[in-house]
Amino acid sequence: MAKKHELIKGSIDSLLLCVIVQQPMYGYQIIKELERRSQGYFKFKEGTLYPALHRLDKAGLIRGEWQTLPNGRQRRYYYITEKGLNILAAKRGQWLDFLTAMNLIIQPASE
Amino acid sequence: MAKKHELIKGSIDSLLLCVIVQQPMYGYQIIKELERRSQGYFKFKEGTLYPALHRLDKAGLIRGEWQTLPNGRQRRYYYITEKGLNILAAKRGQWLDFLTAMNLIIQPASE
DNA sequence: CTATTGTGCATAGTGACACTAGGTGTCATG
DNA sequence: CATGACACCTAGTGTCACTATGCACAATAG
Repeated sequence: MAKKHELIKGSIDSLLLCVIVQQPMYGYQIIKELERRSQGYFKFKEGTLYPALHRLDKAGLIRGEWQTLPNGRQRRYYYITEKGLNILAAKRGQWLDFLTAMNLIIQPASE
Repeated sequence: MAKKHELIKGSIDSLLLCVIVQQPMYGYQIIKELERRSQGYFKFKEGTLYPALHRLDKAGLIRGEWQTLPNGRQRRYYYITEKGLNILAAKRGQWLDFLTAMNLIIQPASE
């Protein structure tokens, strides 16, 4: 039960690219940003986010760079790549297609 | 590659309930109906559909009944149950919530 | 001074689930 | 007689989000 979020599968990549494309971000910040912008709907845990970031990094869609803060701490900022931009555009299109198809089926028969 | 359909995960149950609620259907027909109504977007294979139907049946959301055609062939028609109706309503709500959240993130920053 | 909470990164294990690939059998068409 | 449509089914596989856990440091609370 309580598996309301099965829909999310397959959308995380797009979500991550969407926030990183606006400005480079580090993991923890991404979680907060997604929660903020979705008005609390998306609350990813680290165990979900970091593997996803690594996957995108490995795929060449984003690039992670360690940065040292003035206090000596380390953060890993992720930047979107050219390839990532292309994929993001494609994913936006896929999302629209999917959305359209879903709405054709799921909307209550309104006749 | 060619995994454009990762988004579909978690939506199949809703799709099946959506078509069965309008009229009882059998598996093969459901595939065709979903393809027709989505204008070709959803093309489920039997290996995807039948396990999903069995799952919904087991969960009590639909009920399958064998019917014998005049020519002696057998079809299994699925009917939605009371429980299925409730779940369908809930799933429609979840879909709207998800849709809203996704759009908040994914739409191009249009300011 | 210690405990908790927040920040920040990471991995291992699990379970759900759609997909591929295959199997059975009938019927109509070429 | 072979192909494709019809109609059902299952086993195996891979992906992926989630839970749980760990490390490390800072700030605040008690």
